Amino acid sequence: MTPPRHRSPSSKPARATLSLEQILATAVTILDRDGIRGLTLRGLAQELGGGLGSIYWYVAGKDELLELACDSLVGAALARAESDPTAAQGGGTDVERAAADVRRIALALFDQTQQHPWLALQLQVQGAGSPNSLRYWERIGRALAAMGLTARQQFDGSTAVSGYVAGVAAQMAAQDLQADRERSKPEQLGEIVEGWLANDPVEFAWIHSMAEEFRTHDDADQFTAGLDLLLSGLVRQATGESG
Amino acid sequence: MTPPRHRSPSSKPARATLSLEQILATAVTILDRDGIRGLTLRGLAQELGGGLGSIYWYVAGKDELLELACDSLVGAALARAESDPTAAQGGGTDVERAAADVRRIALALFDQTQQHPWLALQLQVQGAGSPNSLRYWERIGRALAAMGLTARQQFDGSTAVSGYVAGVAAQMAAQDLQADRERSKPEQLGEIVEGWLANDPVEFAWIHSMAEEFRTHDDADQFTAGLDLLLSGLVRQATGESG
DNA sequence: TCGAGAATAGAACGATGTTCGAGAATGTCA
DNA sequence: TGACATTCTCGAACATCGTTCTATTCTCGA
Repeated sequence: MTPPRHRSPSSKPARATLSLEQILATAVTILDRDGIRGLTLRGLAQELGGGLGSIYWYVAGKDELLELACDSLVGAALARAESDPTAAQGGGTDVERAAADVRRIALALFDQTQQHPWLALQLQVQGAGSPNSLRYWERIGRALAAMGLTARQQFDGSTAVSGYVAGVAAQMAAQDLQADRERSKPEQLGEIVEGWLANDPVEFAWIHSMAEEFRTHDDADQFTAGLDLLLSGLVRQATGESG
Repeated sequence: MTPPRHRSPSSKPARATLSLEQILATAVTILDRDGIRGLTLRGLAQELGGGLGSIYWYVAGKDELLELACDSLVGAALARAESDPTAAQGGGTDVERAAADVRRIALALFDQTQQHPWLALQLQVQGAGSPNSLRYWERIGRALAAMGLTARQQFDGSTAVSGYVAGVAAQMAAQDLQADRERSKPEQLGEIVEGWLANDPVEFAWIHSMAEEFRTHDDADQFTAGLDLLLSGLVRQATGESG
């Protein structure tokens, strides 16, 4: 990865060679391991084997570092959605195909937030300003346009979908984050459920009734179920069915 | 508000009398004005007219302070939803009345995030562990149960709704936050649109086509439109219509 | 060979969250 | 009333972080 460096025979301290890609990759590694708070510029510099000040030559500050790391992962998810084999399938009506497009893109981003627990929250922090976030929004919007929706329906629907994705993903990440890692999935879910059951069983009767449902649930299925609710509403708007 | 205090005639420095409610109220004021980053414990102590260390007697740290402030606002929104005059209306079927319940609660929380721009993001950070967040979730879940949905549908639907609310609210808050205040609403929207139009007009053709739509949009209407998409999907699940 | 720009390095600064112990106010009991 | 414990206040001190600044090293072309 790093270009060959002829180390001087004297005992001068080694000099690191950095690049923006390397910095972002290492930052993502630390973020996945220690979370947003665990990422410090000193820790990053140490992990890179370089000095603290050097990072500022590539990046304006921690905020921009987070933005770029976030944007790179959104871009990767977008590229993965592009090369999805299900993208080539052309069955169904135009509306159904467009809805499947939205579904595929949304799922690709959700998968990325599952692999990087800090990503969803950071997406909310920085908004939709970064280049790949705009591309993501553009692609969802085009699919809604292909469904034949009103301009207003396209606009409202696109923000509804992107808001749902980031919102549910962030919610799940927060839930999974407070659970103890280094533990099996059922154990983690059990921990969280115990926290619920500790509350008043009559005031929180419904939550209590959901305990078993939560123990056997899967984040991806849950996400897809809610997404399909939105999509069915959009499809119905497109096909002009009455309520 | 503060109990009468006989100030000693000598020149001893005045001693402040605090309370948790007062601390939270002042914290919310600062948060509304300066955002989460603008809230510092020193600034809070100064605004309270007290010492820095005193805050730690009432609160374990900044995280808990944020949690409590957040929870108090969720509780206020919930109480407001309870006393909503539309709650007493009993028209329509059971399913329609339950859907209206969900709508009313979701809108109450959304209104609160509009008045406190930092709230939505903080809701995402701390997850659904705080007491009033649980109550909020419980109330949505009960309404979905009243619609006659499956346990799984109740579970998936409740997280879909709560995730949508927090997600869209956080997205809108991030958007409004990066715009310059001290400026009229149309001017702010114009600023944001200009940022979009600065991008490539062919790669981002759809976003360009949404410029006019965005200039004339209203956050509350946009939020309601997406929420109704979700609700219509839930109602259709409850009434057992086929896709 | 030399000089200008690219890139690295780390000390120093200011701000922040948190800890800690001393002290003042308040209430209690003999 | 006086002594004691508890509750509450206060700010110095500490550790850490993001950022700035400047000196230094490396690279490459003239």
